[in-house]
Amino acid sequence: MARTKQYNETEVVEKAMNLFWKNGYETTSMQMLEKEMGINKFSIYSSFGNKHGLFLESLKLYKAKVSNVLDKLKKGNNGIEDIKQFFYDSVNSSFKSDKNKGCFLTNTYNEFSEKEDECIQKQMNSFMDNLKAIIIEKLEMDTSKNEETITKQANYLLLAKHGLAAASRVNTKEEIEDYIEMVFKNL
Amino acid sequence: MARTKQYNETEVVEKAMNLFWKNGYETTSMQMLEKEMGINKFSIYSSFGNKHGLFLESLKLYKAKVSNVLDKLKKGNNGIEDIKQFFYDSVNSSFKSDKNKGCFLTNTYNEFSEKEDECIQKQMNSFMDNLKAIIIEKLEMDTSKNEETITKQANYLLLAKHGLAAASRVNTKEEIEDYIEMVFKNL
DNA sequence: ACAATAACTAAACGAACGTTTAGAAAAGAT
DNA sequence: ATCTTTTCTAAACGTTCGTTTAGTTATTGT
Repeated sequence: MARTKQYNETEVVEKAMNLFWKNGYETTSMQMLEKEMGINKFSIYSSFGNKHGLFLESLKLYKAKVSNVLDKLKKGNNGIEDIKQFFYDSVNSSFKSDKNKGCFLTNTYNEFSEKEDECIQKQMNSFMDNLKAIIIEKLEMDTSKNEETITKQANYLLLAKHGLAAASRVNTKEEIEDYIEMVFKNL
Repeated sequence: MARTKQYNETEVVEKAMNLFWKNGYETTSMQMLEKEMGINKFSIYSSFGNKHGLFLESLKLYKAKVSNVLDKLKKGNNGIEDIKQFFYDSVNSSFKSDKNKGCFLTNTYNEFSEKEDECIQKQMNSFMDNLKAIIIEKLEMDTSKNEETITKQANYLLLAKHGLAAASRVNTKEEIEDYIEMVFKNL
């Protein structure tokens, strides 16, 4: 037939994801993406349609990457202790890479909170709702708690997780671990 | 001499501040500022130099506006209870305006955390350092606490405040008040 | 070997960005 | 009333943005 692609799509999406993760959507330009992904603008457009499509693909990849730590939480049988471990796992997977970039999903949530982007809002909400459901599930393992307490604690933990992700961009690992310990002290 | 200005500089800065507050620095264009401030680009440039100068002026105005709630915290004599009230005051002054825009300083802190802008970094750090010092001062009112506990609790409260500001952009007032109650439950 | 087809390169597109500038309008001083 | 000085209007500046397109290169099936 014809010539074959000289790049692996999943590989270049990963590079794009890291750039979006570090800089956000608006600040990341096609020029930067070209350089980072190592392929031409034409190739980006033919593979992903446009910048927005590439961003959605990056989000999808990120979700896939964090799904294992989320699965671990889902499978746990130790209630609150599982949630605490999930907090630690989230932070550690963020710190694995060279620079503090926080959580890609939370960064996106913040950047797009005032914009009207249905695709991205939907991706965000589905993830958050899923996380909330899992957290409630874990909290319900302690059968002594009533429904109101569980709702309150779930909301608290979701906000704490959100704040943790936002703060992990600018704070040290020690400060963040102290924070996690304090968060769960109150439960 | 000559013609007089047809606008009040403080008034137009306030309008600019609200726009920056809502949209962030990059997303707010000169065209939007023109419209919102009700004056021409020429007037903006002659009064504030450039977009960056106008942003700094907006930050300064915001700091002045929150200084009274910060002063209230500084003057308090009830230790942790003052800090808790400060959290409530911060949230309520954010919710006074029509839409959840969070804390302008925290939004800026997040947007500029990966950029290299000495002026803005300096403004941010001075504010954060000041807040941390005040919080430590309040915590020290409980003389039974040792230094290590105070440091840990201060870091915890700073992150909690940061997270609160970030979350207040997307969460309801009820969720946020539940969050504050939980943060201070065991301190 | 050759034709067909897809992937690549690089230049250009219009639009929007922050910023500047030339000229018209207006108000105080003489 | 006129001159001077400053504000204001509006058009244009050079860049950069995301996106497209014409033309070249390479690879596969026959």
